[in-house]
Amino acid sequence: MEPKISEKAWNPELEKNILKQWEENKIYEFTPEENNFTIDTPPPYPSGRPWHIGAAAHYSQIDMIARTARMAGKNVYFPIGIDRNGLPVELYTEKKHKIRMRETERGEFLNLCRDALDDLEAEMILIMKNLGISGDFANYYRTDSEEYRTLTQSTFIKLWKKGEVYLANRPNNYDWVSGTTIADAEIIYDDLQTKLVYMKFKIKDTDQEIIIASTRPELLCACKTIIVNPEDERYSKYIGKKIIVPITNSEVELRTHHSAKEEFGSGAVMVCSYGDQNDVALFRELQLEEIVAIGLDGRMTDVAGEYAGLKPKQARTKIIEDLETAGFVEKIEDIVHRTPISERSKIPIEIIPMEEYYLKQKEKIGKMKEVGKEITFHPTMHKQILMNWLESINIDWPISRRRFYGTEIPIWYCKNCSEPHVPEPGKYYRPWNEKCPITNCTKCKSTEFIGEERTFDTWMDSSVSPLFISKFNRDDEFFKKVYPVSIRPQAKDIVRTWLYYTLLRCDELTGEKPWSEAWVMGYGLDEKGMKMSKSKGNAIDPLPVIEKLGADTFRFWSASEINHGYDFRCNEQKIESTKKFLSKLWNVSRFLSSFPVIDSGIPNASDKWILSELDKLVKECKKGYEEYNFFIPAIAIREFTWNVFAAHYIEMVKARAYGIDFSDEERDGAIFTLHKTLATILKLLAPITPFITEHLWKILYSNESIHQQKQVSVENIEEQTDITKEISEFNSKVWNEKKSQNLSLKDSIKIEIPKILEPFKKDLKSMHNLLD
RNA sequence: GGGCUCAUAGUCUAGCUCGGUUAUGACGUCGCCCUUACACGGCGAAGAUCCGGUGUUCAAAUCACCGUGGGCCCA
Repeated sequence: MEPKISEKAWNPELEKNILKQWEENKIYEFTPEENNFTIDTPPPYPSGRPWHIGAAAHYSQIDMIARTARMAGKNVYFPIGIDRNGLPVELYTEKKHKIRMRETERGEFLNLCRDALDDLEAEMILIMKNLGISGDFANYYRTDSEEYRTLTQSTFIKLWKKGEVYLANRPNNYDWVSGTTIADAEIIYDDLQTKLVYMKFKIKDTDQEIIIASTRPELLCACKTIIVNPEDERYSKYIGKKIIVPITNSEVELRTHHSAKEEFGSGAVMVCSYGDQNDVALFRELQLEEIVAIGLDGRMTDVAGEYAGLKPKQARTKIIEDLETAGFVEKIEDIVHRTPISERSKIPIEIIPMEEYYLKQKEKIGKMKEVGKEITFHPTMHKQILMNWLESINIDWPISRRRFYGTEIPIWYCKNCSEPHVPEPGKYYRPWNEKCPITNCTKCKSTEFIGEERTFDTWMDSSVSPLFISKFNRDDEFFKKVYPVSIRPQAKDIVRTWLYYTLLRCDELTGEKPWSEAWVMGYGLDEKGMKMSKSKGNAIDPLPVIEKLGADTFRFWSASEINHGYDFRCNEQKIESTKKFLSKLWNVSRFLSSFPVIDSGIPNASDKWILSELDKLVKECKKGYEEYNFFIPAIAIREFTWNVFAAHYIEMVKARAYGIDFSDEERDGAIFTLHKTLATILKLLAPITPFITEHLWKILYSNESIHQQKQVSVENIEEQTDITKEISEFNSKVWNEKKSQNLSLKDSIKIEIPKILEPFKKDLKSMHNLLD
């Protein structure tokens, strides 16, 4: 019989057509029932080109979760979203159009951001579709849509009314030239010439003094403590002593802290609010009371005494003179100092405390630990990231950002008495651009309001994704059926943010945990194990790889190379070599396609043996799929298909399947077993490589999609592992013997068959052309 | 700088919980081979002081301690 498959290798071009069929037949459509399996898909962020190849691997695996669940008979809801709020697109837009956010009209800037996002998003959607992601693309959502932002704002309003939000001071990076706070990502560093002043500080009630070197003597008025390294023996006798700060004459304590470096300056460091980021950390850690020495106008405040009103640089010059006059200076060194600079105005930034909104979280940590305990993590070890984070949270969550492209904080302030007014939930508000929805201030009856200009931290948006996809506040019936959702897949680097904030917010809003399972994946690194980045030039663009090799090759690589939960290396050559397995599968199928599919047959010893091995494979795959660990089935299927089924079994039964020197009954036993085995392999592999399995399945077995089949179940056949070993050893022995005698594989040879293989004698004889 | 986490041939990986064979298997490399499913194939070979050190033990890849390196997050 002619094989139904004629091509000699799997052609990835076929994927396009299969994709079209899936789309036309809508085989992944979802309507809510009682027993739903909902995936809280991470909405990827379009931050630039190319998309990270690790992310493509990540989404491939999330799709495997969906397909596994579908074949397990679950009603799968697999939403697709795009995260579009936040800083990266603002920076991307500024660079692309060579403009500055704050010098551009806000509405116009937002439009430019939106266009940039649309472009980047289109490419990501294309990649996701081409990867065979079986999600709901027709209804994909955006976190910057009116609907989504309405949800973010409504949930904020709810929390505001419950008293969960408060205002507090927080140190910000401040660019006083452009008059704005700036994000860490907008800070560049430059080596600037500056003076390192060695100052004499008196130790209280003694005549001794210690030397402290600083580049910021003008901040003496904001000095709250002196630190030295705990190992530094020079100062051990002064620990806990009071030190008199020159000029201001205030008293501070000398303490130890590991961040003080013995070799820098004198080894003793003055800690001021705020000279640098380390000061910020120390003020928080040591719970020091901050002093605001520099104002929003970039000038010294009243606490600076006679230096008030001067710019820090002027104040520095003056205070150095005064210190010298008063004899407080030991020496002055000219040094080059790595200074944080605003990317936009190129001046050194100042760190200034400013009022920001905070969402309470400290008092919820205990509750979050309880919720965390109830959630099953895949793999288990990554629960530790959450638990460790919960242990180390020591401040509430600052949720406001002085940025443009984000969900607006829905507050209007009374122009007269500054009373904040929060509108009713259920609508999307843009306070910077809209009139206050109320007409009179509830406190002073004034009619004029100022809209809040700030936006939310993006995690305020993303942390309600389970609520958005389950139509919280929008469709109660749908919500009831879908929430809590089933599983949250995500990467391990955002456990502390996305995963944690989702737990916090969903618990606050619904009193229920958002999902029962969390699936945490590792991080994609380059082939040397280094982080990929555009600047290092080691980033791999996934799109050409997928276009060249096909989605299934990429997906099988992802499954077989990435041990679940661990970081993984991306290597193009290795991805390419994965394609060989698909070719093997293709050719096994091509061979089988020359035999009719028959419903039953009487298996002989060889058939029973391979069926027992097959059952063992099913068992192992089931174990992997239950944990959504695709590494296990991928490796097991490849091993079985290539090294057991194709290498030994097919060779053993080839002649029997052709019916040469065998009875019809013996022949049918082989054909039946061959097809049963292949059909099982295809189903087991379907979640991992959906295209090739679909193609082969339809040619060989059914008009109905393989993705609408139920996964095969374990039959609990007794294992014959020892037989497998004997067979492969015997076959090796024959092949080696023929090789050493310079015989062709089809030549006859006389070799004794071991006793244990007696039941397989006829098949082995025909396979090797053995003489009696 | 701090916390967490990982470490087995060039690469991925089994074994480690509960110490005891010659340390699994695959990719890649090299050699030979067209054998009617497949040269994107078959057969075979080489390749690992199990990151380093110290300890416990008759015995350590496996247990303990101290380092080193990578990654992630925070600063």
